[in-house]
Amino acid sequence: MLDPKLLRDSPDLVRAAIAKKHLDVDLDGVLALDASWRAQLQEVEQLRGQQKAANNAMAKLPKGTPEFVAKVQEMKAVSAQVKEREGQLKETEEKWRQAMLTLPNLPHASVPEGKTPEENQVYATHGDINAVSPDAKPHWEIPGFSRLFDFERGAKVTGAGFPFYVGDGAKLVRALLQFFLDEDGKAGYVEVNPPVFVNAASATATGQLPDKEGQMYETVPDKFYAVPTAEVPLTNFFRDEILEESALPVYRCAYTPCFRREAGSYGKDVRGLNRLHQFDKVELLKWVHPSTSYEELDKLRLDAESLLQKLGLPYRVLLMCGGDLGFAQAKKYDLEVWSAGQKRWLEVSSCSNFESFQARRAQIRFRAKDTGKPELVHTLNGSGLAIPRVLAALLENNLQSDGSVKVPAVLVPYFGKDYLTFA
RNA sequence: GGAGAGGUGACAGAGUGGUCGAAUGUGCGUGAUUGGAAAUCACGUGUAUCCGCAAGGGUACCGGGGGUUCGAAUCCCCCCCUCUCCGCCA
Repeated sequence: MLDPKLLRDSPDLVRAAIAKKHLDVDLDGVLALDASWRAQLQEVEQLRGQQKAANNAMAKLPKGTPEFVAKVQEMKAVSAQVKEREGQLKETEEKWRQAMLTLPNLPHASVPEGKTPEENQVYATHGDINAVSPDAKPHWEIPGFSRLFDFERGAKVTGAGFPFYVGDGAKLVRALLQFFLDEDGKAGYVEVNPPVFVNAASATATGQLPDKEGQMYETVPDKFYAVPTAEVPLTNFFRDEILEESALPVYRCAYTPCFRREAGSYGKDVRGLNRLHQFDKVELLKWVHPSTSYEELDKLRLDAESLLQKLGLPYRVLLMCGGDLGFAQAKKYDLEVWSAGQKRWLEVSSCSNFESFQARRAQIRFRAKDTGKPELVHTLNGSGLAIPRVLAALLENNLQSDGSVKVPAVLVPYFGKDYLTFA
């Protein structure tokens, strides 16, 4: 959510932001609602003031005196009026709130112009994509793949997109998770093991609701949502809290399985490990002082990048253009790993600065030392990293001529041997 | 799941229809006292929102929502959470 004051004082800034993100939002409608909400609020407050003054006077009168009775009669009318106007105000306020939720976050000045994913800027490329085997094949075509990554039985037991990981497959997942968590820990992120179901208030605070309601799995009869990313429970950890300024920045990381319905995304790009309904991911999260958030974004991205570097995987960094930025983000980098068999880039991390956008919805603040007043923190998050696509790249890029897969040196202590075999 | 108790400011804890945004204590801040400290004393110490250039003023908030009433922290209804006991169980 945006600062309502910003909207009032500089509607043109918001208008420009909407244009840069290529969104279609009725800004004038929001402004009109804002004006009428404020007018109604003043009216109601004036009436309530009247009521309050009368109450104070009546408290001093002996009950049952003619004066008292007259006053009661008089205030009945005001009371009825308050009730009516209050009802209207509430209605307007709800409309206003809903309208405010349709306003996107402002993109940072450094975000490039552009509408489509093709216009994202290639910010950096690491590693040589030609150095990996030209004979590599898509991971699902590797002989024996389905023994370690059993989609068929997963589909039987649950549904499409819920594979079993078996033997060396399961072991490699565990090795990656533990490696990521250990590395993130060394980088200063405190490990958290959060709930994997959240309530509606949490999903709203991070922006999954109302926009992406159909993308989450819901439970019955308790209305919980299976987390689509650890970002949701993690960000909400400090919801409605005021932190000490000296506590900032806070770095946290968490592994959770992630659940996504991916409604409407069937078609290409969904083969093998590319897109699943349940997958494992380690998420990095930061709560920082507003003055440092862009510096922190760069550090966050580098933390995620270093994981790919240590695994020896070629990757590139994209700086997202305005049109591909996302509703809540002010600036975002995507990390894409090279998948030698599919000959394409796969997104494995998305590092974003939300500035105060999430913090305002979630009411996460800190007490500023100089003024003693609460201010909104800035929140950032990024994957560090999503497992299945890293796995896909590893299987494809490190495939040996004998059909085994060479395990990166950093993973050997976790995996226990140098090669993964499909036998 | 059943029975009971309870949710008040940073914390503890009063308050059972009106003068209560809320006693008191602790904590915290500023000052006095001291060579310095402790102790003591004085004053101050919530959040949000609206109006206003500002000074300042208004309104709301006692777990959440609804209701009764001229008036609700206080009464009624629903929900959430915590604690104790019982049951069940990894």
